[in-house]
Amino acid sequence: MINARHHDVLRAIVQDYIRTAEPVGSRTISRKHGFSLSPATIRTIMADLEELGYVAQPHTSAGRVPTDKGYRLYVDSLMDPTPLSPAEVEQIEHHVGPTTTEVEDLLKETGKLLSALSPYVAVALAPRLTDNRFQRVEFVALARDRVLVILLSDTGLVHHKTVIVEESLTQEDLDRIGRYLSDLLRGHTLKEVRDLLVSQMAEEKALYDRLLAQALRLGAQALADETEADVYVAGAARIADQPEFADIHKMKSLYAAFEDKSKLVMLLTECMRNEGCHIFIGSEIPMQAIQELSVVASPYRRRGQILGVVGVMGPTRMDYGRTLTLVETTANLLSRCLTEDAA
Amino acid sequence: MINARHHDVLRAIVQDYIRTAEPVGSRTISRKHGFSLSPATIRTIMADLEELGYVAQPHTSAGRVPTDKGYRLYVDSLMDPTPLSPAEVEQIEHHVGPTTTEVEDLLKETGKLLSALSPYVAVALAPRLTDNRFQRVEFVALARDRVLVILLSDTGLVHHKTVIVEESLTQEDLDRIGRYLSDLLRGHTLKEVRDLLVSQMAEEKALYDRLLAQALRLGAQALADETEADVYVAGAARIADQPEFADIHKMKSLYAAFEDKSKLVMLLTECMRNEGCHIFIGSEIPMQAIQELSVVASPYRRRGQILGVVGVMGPTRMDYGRTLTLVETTANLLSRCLTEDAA
DNA sequence: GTTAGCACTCTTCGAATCCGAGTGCCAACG
DNA sequence: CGTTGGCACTCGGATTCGAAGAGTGCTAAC
Repeated sequence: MINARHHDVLRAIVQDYIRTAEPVGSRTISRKHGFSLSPATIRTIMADLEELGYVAQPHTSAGRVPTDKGYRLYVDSLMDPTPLSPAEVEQIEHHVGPTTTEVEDLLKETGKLLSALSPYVAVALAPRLTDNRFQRVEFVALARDRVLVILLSDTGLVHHKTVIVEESLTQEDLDRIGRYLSDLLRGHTLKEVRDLLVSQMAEEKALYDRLLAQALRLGAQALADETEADVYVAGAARIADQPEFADIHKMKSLYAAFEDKSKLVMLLTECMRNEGCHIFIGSEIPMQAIQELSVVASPYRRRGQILGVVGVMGPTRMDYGRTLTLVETTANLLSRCLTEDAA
Repeated sequence: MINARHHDVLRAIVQDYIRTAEPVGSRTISRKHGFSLSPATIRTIMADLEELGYVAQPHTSAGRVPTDKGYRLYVDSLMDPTPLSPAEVEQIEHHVGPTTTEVEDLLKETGKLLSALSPYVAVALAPRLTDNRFQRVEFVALARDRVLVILLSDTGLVHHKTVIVEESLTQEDLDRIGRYLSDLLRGHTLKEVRDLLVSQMAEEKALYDRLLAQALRLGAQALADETEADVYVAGAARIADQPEFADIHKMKSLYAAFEDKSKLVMLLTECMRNEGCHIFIGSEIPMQAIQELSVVASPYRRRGQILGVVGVMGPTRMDYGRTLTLVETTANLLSRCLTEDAA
């Protein structure tokens, strides 16, 4: 049904279209891509590809444009990853270095880098506290009724939150509470910790140990908020360079989508499932607003544990070969950087 | 030279242009704005205004458009602030409430609100740590060579940073160092603290107290980074609704400007100088990329002390009367919310 | 000082037109 | 049978042209 020549033609169409953003005609294929076939023959092949849903015509008298299905086949079987130039690799190594010990800063830097090295929009999903294992909690008395809670995870993440207490506690009380809770909860994921605290509180309702009660209440409060994961978007303006988004309304809806962080979190969380680069093409994206885009994203790790995701978003007409290596290289370097840092 | 009638006509031009985004002709003024003058008379007045630089013509046979100078006069002398509807006030009070104790979250929420209640882009400048007075520092041992430093300001801001140390310190050492530094530095601004630490270190170069040396070094490291103030931008996509930015290239450069946080920080920092709303109109903005915009921004305070700024950015053709009250109301409510919270 | 009239300018919009790119189909060829 | 050249056809994009409309400045009269 579909043979090697179909593959060759589809590859040529995709690559040409990625380069020019113009529908590809039979003559272009025949001439510029080293086929020893006449345009007429190419046309019959293209008609096959169209019938199978790999390419489409914007209008009757135009060339062919790959469909999402066409890109998918291309990405899965037809393309070869483009290696990065040594200069680019060096640039990545230079920017994604141990410049800072804060993951957030490192991610922002990585985002800027990705959007600088590609003409697309970079995204980075920050580590989610609730996925990590609890290591320690510290309390600091701020004011009469106010306590600063500092949560530390075993991967080195730090999260702080101010909570309000009814009765004032001395710093000594707080230190004791901190030690107690740290010992009680160490090693559990923060999700487990939350449940644990709630169940304990229910159990020991008529708790006679005032301090213990306070401890549980404090811990529960500190974890009460959703701790929605953060997403950083960098180079969003770059999307305006893509000819397919020259229309104001499309641009606007894309920007609006980039600002909808919670949806982006959901999308990128999908990419944390397993190792390696994930590619979503157009309608494959489970997010209405950006189904004209493709996403290439790869998880990053610290000591083997997946923390978050970095990647780029661009038009489906994306240079997948190059972007893939770019994102993978960056994610790996980021992982190395974070792991070394923690060593 | 310029009399009350000139003012009336300019006011009419500005208000009509703000509403319609179309150049305003003499007949429109004469008819719709209750002037008992014929278009011909209006024309002579408009010619005067043009000569004085308050209005301009896009092309010979078009109506008049206000210049930045015209808007300036309008804002300073001609407009009357539009009161908000009770429903809007209620909406503000509902959103800018004591939902959270973290300033960052509150600012993000405020930003969303401002961009929802106006067709413009909201900005919020977060409190800058270095402007605040030092209250306390806490150290937490993380790993062998790693210490978490937590800085508290007297206004209740919290900032944490991980620093790397050469020799491992016990938590007891760290507690002692923390108490020592807290006592030494309390009440100074963080800028002073930074200088103080450096000079102390230089002074006691051959310090025989190992712990004291460590203390100074730790403190200096924690303050080493620039602690660039954060800016939150909300509703950037809204700018696409403005007809003056229907052009892709303009949109792109605006979006790029919104991403350039450091420039925005500089701009908004200008607005922290003194109380009350600040209005920058077009070319008055000391920032090349967004000189087609206007900025309306107002500082917010905690217990009287100015912490940061909230505001909106929109086309120079902005509804200044309404925006002014909106931003001021929001900023005041934010101040009240922060101050109550700290009480 | 104000106004009506008028000639003039300049943009906007739609219709008509042309051009070129590309297709599908068909008949012929090796 | 696969391949190819030829050909009629389609359709979008650019260009041109003209009419319409909005608004101005000027001048003469009130």
